[in-house]
Amino acid sequence: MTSRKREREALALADQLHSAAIHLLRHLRREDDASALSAPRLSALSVAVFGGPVTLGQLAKAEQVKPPTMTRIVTGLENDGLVRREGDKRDKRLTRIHATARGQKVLMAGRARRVELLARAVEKLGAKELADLQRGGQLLRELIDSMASTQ
Amino acid sequence: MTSRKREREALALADQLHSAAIHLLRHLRREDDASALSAPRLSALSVAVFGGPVTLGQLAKAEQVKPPTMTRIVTGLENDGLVRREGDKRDKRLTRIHATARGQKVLMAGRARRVELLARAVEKLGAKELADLQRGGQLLRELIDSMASTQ
DNA sequence: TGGACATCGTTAGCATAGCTAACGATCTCG
DNA sequence: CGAGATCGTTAGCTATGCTAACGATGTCCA
Repeated sequence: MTSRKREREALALADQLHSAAIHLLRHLRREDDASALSAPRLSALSVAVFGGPVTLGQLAKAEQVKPPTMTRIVTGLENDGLVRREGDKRDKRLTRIHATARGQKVLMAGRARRVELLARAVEKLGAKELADLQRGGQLLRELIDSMASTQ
Repeated sequence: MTSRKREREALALADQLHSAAIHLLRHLRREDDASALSAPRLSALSVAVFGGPVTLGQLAKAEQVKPPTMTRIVTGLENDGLVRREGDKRDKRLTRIHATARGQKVLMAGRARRVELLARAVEKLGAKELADLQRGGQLLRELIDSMASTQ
């Protein structure tokens, strides 16, 4: 019955979310000029810090990126002293990525700085709006996960 | 009183939205391998189509990008026959960007293809969830706009 | 009116991030 | 032991972002 309308709504919403994501990241990129920690590096470092020692392939998969791309991201992080490469004892093909102490510190600081502008905007919201946005964020996360598993 | 908690919540939410935006865009990028219309081009083309003839500088500002970057994006679109550069009669420093008929067609097709995966995931949501997500999207848009004006 | 300053878009040059193709090293399994 | 699979890297391409510098054009004031 209203499936056409439903389809239109879904497309419009998808479009809006897409556009919002683009503009959000463009804004936040500016915010860490000083930090020298780009979005992909921040995201990968986050996995290394919270996900424990992890292989490069796992990291690439987690970040939805091909191995050569992750090789370079990890090399960048390594040159900055934020992670360490270590060979696996058992399987010598594997490279395990460890976060250094400095990596952990920088992650926290960088994350905060990067999202600071957004966080300040969020703080201005009313309680109801905050709750609504939290709900939306949760739904968005689930949506993205469902896309990932479909793929 | 609960300002500390409030601050923590805002930071966590900002972080979640940041992460969601990164992963969403990484997913959608895959979806238009065939289209050869990247996110920045799609977004700029959209402004040209819906915003009428627009100068390069306006386009750069709208897309939160520096003029040299927009010069190249427009050059790419022009080489694909999607937009046309035209000099302004009055002020010869200005370059007006016009979308071509082909540009309009490709925009619609590209947008749909790019967000198709997301739209299909959205279609599976229940009515309540859809409404919540729409509300979240609206709030997110307002948040981003408020960040833009602050900057 | 003429010259100083401002504005616009481009070019040049650099860094990052994404990809595919190809390779060497290593592991696994028949 | 040898064939094939898996892992990470290298090489090389494209696109996007930036700053610095420049030429062309407008504007404004002395």
